[in-house]
Amino acid sequence: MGHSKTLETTPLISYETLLSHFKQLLRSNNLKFTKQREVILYTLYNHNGHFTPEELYQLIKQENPELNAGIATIYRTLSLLEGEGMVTSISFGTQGKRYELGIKAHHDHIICTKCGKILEFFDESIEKKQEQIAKKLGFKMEDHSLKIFGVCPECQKSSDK
Amino acid sequence: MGHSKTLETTPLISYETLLSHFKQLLRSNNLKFTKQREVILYTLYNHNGHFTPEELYQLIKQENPELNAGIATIYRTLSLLEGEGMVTSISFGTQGKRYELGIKAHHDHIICTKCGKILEFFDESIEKKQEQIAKKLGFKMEDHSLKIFGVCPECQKSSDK
DNA sequence: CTTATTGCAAACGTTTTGCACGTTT
DNA sequence: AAACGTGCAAAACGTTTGCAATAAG
Repeated sequence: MGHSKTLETTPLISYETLLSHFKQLLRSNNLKFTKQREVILYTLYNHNGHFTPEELYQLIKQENPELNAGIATIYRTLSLLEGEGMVTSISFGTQGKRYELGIKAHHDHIICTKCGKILEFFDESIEKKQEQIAKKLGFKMEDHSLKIFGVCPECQKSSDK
Repeated sequence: MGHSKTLETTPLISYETLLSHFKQLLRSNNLKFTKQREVILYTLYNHNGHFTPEELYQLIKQENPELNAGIATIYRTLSLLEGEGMVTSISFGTQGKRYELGIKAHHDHIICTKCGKILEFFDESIEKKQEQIAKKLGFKMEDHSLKIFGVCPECQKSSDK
């Protein structure tokens, strides 16, 4: 039976746990633990939301001016994190991808076409259905992405006047 | 109760009907009916599939060498058609959007992450669920997009060896 | 001391734009 | 004739890459 529920601020594992998981990952791939990588992870942990690399870059520049992290590093680290499954991305038309920490439970997105707000939800029955469909078509399912577009309550109100 | 079915080559309305619909749209917006616009519509009608602007550009160049249609026009026309709801787009990470004629019944996509193949499917119960979710969150739903990613049967085979 | 990572700037591929010219109405 | 559309080339955008200098193991 499918219940669908809304996820507001999704509870996370502790930062320590997350960090040591990251370190472990790096170690087992002969990669190095750098200040930049830590700050990127930390920033994603600390700010709930879906960020473009550029936004993340600005945020980090603002909060860690002394670090002087380049945007190339943001891109490289996001790819790394995504490749390791620690971060997930969601892509809108031409304007690039947005990233969020992937340690939450899997969920889908509903996006306001007026203000860009993103809410998250999860629906068991949709998840199940998707797996059935993939199987029926002979696909080995790896991932999926469901986005609903519409106008959020606030924007509906503000367009009344 | 939701049946989910696969759509192979989806039946279309006649080209005449489509064309006159397009002309009407243009007229009512004080836009002009040009050879380029017709050829773009016609090419989308005639070839089933999901095209990047570049692919469409090449295809048109090949089939209508005398027209000398520029890629800027392809972009402009695809935006126009999408804005009017005659064409829909589907976007993958960084590699841009793919467009298809939007006169088919609504459907979703399953995409092979190895070869890029796109299949279409439709599932009633998922559609319904989405509407319920939007309503519950107070959104006025406008659109949605569901993509399943996985490895298609052919690619599963070829990676066996 | 070795190897990976960084910032920078240049390169890249895709999409958009300004403009003079051409076409549709 | 007026207004819109076109091709072209340049610009803009997001993203990736080569490289010499730097930091981690």
